[in-house]
Amino acid sequence: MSEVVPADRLLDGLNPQQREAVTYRGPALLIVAGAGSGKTRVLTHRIAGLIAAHEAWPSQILAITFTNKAAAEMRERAESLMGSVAEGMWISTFHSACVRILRREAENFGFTKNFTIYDSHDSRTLIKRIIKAQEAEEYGCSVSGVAGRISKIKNELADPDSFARTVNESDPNELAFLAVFREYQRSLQAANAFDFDDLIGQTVYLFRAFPHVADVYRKKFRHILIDEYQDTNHAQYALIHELTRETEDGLPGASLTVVGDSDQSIYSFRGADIRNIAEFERDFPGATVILLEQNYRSTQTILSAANAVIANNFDRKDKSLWTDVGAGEKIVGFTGYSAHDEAQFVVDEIGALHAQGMGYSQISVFYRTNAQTRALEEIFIRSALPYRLIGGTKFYERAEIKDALAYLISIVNPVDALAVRRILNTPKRGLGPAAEAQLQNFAEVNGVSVREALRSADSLGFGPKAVRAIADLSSLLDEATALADGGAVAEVLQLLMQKTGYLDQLRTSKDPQDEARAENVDELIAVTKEFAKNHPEGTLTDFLTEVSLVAAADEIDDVSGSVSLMTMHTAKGLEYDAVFITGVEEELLPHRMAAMEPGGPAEERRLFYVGITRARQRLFLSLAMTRALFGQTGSAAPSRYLQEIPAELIEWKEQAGIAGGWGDAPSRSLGRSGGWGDEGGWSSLAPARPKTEWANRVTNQIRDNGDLTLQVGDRIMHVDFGEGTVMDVTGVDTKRVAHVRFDQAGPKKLLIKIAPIEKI
DNA sequence: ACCGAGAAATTTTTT
DNA sequence: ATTTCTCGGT
Repeated sequence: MSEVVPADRLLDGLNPQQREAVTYRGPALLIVAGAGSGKTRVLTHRIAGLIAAHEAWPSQILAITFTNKAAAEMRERAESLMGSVAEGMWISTFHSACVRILRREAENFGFTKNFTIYDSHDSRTLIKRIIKAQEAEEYGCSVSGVAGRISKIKNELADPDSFARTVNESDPNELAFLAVFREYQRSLQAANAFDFDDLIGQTVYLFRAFPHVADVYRKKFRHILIDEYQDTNHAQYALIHELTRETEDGLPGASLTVVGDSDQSIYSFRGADIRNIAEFERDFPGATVILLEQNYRSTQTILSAANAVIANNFDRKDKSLWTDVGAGEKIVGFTGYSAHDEAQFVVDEIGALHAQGMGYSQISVFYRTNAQTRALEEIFIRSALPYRLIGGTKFYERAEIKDALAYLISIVNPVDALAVRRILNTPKRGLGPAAEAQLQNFAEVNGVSVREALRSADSLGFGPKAVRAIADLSSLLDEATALADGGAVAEVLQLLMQKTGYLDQLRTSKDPQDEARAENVDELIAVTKEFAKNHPEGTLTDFLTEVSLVAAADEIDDVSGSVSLMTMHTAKGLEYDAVFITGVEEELLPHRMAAMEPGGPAEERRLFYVGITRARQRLFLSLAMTRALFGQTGSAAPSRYLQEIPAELIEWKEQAGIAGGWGDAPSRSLGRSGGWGDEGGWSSLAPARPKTEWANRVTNQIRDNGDLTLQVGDRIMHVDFGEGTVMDVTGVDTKRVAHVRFDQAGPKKLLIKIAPIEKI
């Protein structure tokens, strides 16, 4: 750990605006921080300055970041500035901070401290059941529609009662929705559970309903700092207001510092309100605004492209990033025939960058939708490039992990009906829908939890087999509960996974996927052990909280030596030496769903802007002429945003490394004034070349060349690349990689086991 | 109660 | 294209 920085050196290396942002003192400060302008540095130095000057104790600091990773990073940086005193500070996401408060205060309003956190998946499961039970499909209630609507309502801090007052009573669809919403909220309360939106909303409710509780936190947090303020929604905004209010006994409100950039507001779909930042000065009288416009991240070329793009959003405050590091290299553009073609370009360029000495972990590939990962992954795997998917189908969303977690939840929060019902027949123990309904009914009639109902199995008229199964489950849960009292998270999970036979069932299953599922459960057990090591005092509830709140970006691990693949949303707040933005096409960026919404195209443009400004040295923009959607291949047109980048900043390579290609046709360059335009699309380009010549014919057969041995000098034939000579073989076992120089397509690296190759 | 086959729906972005 | 849902047979 580096040395503690003395207080009088905290301003070293900061520019005048940054210094002002670090040293300004007042009730409210808005730092308008352009991309890459060193805002994290400013925030940590500001905190360190407060503490060094004894203006605040660490425990009086509340810093809110967008992801847990950002929180961890900020904590680390703060510790390097001021040492271990940083430990007492609250640095976390909105959600984590609210959970911490709610666990302490839950008893005040009908919850217990072991409440469950329902993620969006859990919410949907619950909503689906309610819709079915109330037969609300007839009234236009779809699961996704209801879920989205409830989330929106909660983000506006309404509850079923206040919402009911706005409902048109003569509209049966509205009433059906209201009934579902009411039942959903009732179920959450009965299950001692909060959904993601409740974590914020109920904290606000708690503060408003119990001022003396709010005062505890108002007195505790004297300095509140919020990052990514442009992406706060109304509930978060209200929470900030509650926390910075004057206390009952007249202590003035805490000082508030917010950092944000309206050009990077990309979460309006989940209620983020750009007005929060636009109207900050009006909301917090006496506020000061400081602008950070000098960029320390990117080359001038990248910044010029970013500025040119974002300038097309008309209702923004004019702001222009600049740097003094020089122009750097041109942006590279590429148009592939298919998504696989595009992926091959990405892989080839990454290979070249790596050969020049750039580490894989300094390279990232962005896309608009998670569905785009398929083609990228296929080509990455074939090329044996180390990569990591960030986000997407997350570990904690896998069914087997949810099953295992449901067991743990049933231990700490036995009234959580969703969890108990999930484990009731997992693994299969002969308790199907009928048994479930009977237990549910018994629980409701007698006013007990489903967990309690399990204890009365023999009085419910089940057959002897079912009674036996229920009694076994019930006593196992009791045994695990007793063990959990000691806090042994890993032991509890292991006990449950073994005694239920869940792991054994997965291991002996004939479904080949179950092997991977068993490994995932083992991985979860490893996670619990790791957790116990890091948190010796950690309870089962602490563990469950942690896994409920992991964000996609939290998975990034800089030392892994892998290329990171992620959506542009996930990329917010990150930076890489080289960035690839893929799928820069109409219908995808802007996405077709956003193109029609008011403000949609502008938000998509901000998203593109966020993507561009993640790049330090090199930026690559790519697209494909055809792309599969729903398994159907359709044609795609270049994104309107591409044409907003001055043509001289981009060097286009339509088709890389294919023999007989357009290498000799630079006039077809797809710049702003290039080969497409008003008459539009690809019609003039696509027929120019027969499809068969493109390197996109990816076979979907799973190859297994496991026993194929190659030696330097061998000649091979590849399905896409034709003939080539093996130049080198590296790696061992299933990870053997052939370095091949293809006669036509140039040098490639191939994973021998699965590459579509044959020795000739 | 369980399992398989066929049908239907799905993909915007996320704490 | 893949995953989830539904239905009918065992």
